[in-house]
Amino acid sequence: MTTRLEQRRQTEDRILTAARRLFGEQGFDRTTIRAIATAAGSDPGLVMRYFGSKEKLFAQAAAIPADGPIDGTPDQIARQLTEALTSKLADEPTAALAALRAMFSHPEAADEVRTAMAAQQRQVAALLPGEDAVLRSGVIGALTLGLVISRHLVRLDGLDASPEELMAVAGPLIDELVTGSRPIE
Amino acid sequence: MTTRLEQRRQTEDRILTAARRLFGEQGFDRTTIRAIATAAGSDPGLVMRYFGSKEKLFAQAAAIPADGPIDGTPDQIARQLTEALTSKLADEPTAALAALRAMFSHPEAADEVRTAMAAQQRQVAALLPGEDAVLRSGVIGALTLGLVISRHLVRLDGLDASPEELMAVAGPLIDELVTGSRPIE
DNA sequence: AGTTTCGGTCTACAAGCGTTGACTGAAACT
DNA sequence: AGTTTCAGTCAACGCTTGTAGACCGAAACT
Repeated sequence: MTTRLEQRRQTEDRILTAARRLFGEQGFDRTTIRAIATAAGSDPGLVMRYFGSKEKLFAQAAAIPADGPIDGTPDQIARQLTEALTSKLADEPTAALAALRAMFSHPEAADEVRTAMAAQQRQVAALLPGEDAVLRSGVIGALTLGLVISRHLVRLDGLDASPEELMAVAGPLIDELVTGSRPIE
Repeated sequence: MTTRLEQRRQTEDRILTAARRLFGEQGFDRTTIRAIATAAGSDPGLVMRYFGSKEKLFAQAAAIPADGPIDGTPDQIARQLTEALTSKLADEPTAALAALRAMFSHPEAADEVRTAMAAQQRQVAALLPGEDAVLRSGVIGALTLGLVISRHLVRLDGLDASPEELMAVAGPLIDELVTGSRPIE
């Protein structure tokens, strides 16, 4: 037996799940309210009534969960960054993927991603030694973005290895960016 | 005095330039034939007659110019990759930017980019030492993609430095990926 | 000079979109 | 039992889009 409140939550949940998947697969513009409703076994009118507009539905579906705070010595920072990146390479965070894919054609999604990344970059930059801390934390962000996009969105050749294999190559790069050390010639 | 052939070429050129700019700024779906025509001081019907369809116009506007071949010793490879990346960070290659922005919502554009990158990755992987050459060349691709996207498309914080400053940080990473050396502890 | 070609403009159409509002039936309340 | 609420359905709207085709006028040819 299902109460009305349960029913409503279940339907909202099915819609949100379908929206995340479709936004993540096709981006904002190519995903239609009609397609979301169909995928959720529901109806376009209902989607509108529950979420107000396509824009608001997207905002709810593509909210990026914040990473934990970054803190400690450079060594600890490097480990935290590595762990965060590993988990992003491991599973496919559908909400973040929707935001990532949409950011290139949807300015609001771009703001969402930029804000989420800027927060982490500021934390890191404040703790790093050296004059070019801001620049280095920016490159860390670019490397992170590049790896996640290349693996999940573009499916670049050679990036389909296990997260551990990937991090065996990318981990030292992060260490180097954090500590500012130079590679052996 | 302008002959008809000149006139036609000029018009086609204005359309193509406007198309590149708009596709690069807004992506494929949000750029309309009407907007391109207006920006080029022309007419939607003409755009269709000259280029056949929006799809074909995009294919012409977003064709990625191939990089030069990569060859030589690991040291030489690193230098060639660094130079290629520097130039991509310096100016804004509007055609490639259009393809890059569109690739996230337009599967054909994604193929275009993936193909262009795979070609370079294969060249690099074949010349690198070590078992994980394919993986390392993939990470080089991801780093390149991440830097270009972060700078030109996302405008990430801290990435608005000069290409030289950026490469002072990113260059050693490429060296490390190419040579397989480990950073100093 | 007369005819053909063709660059350019304008109008129209069919399809797909987000969104709205009326309607139905069953659960929830009094 | 009677009334209210609300999840779900359906049909329609206004708008924008890519695209097609008719039309005009000047350059190019004979």
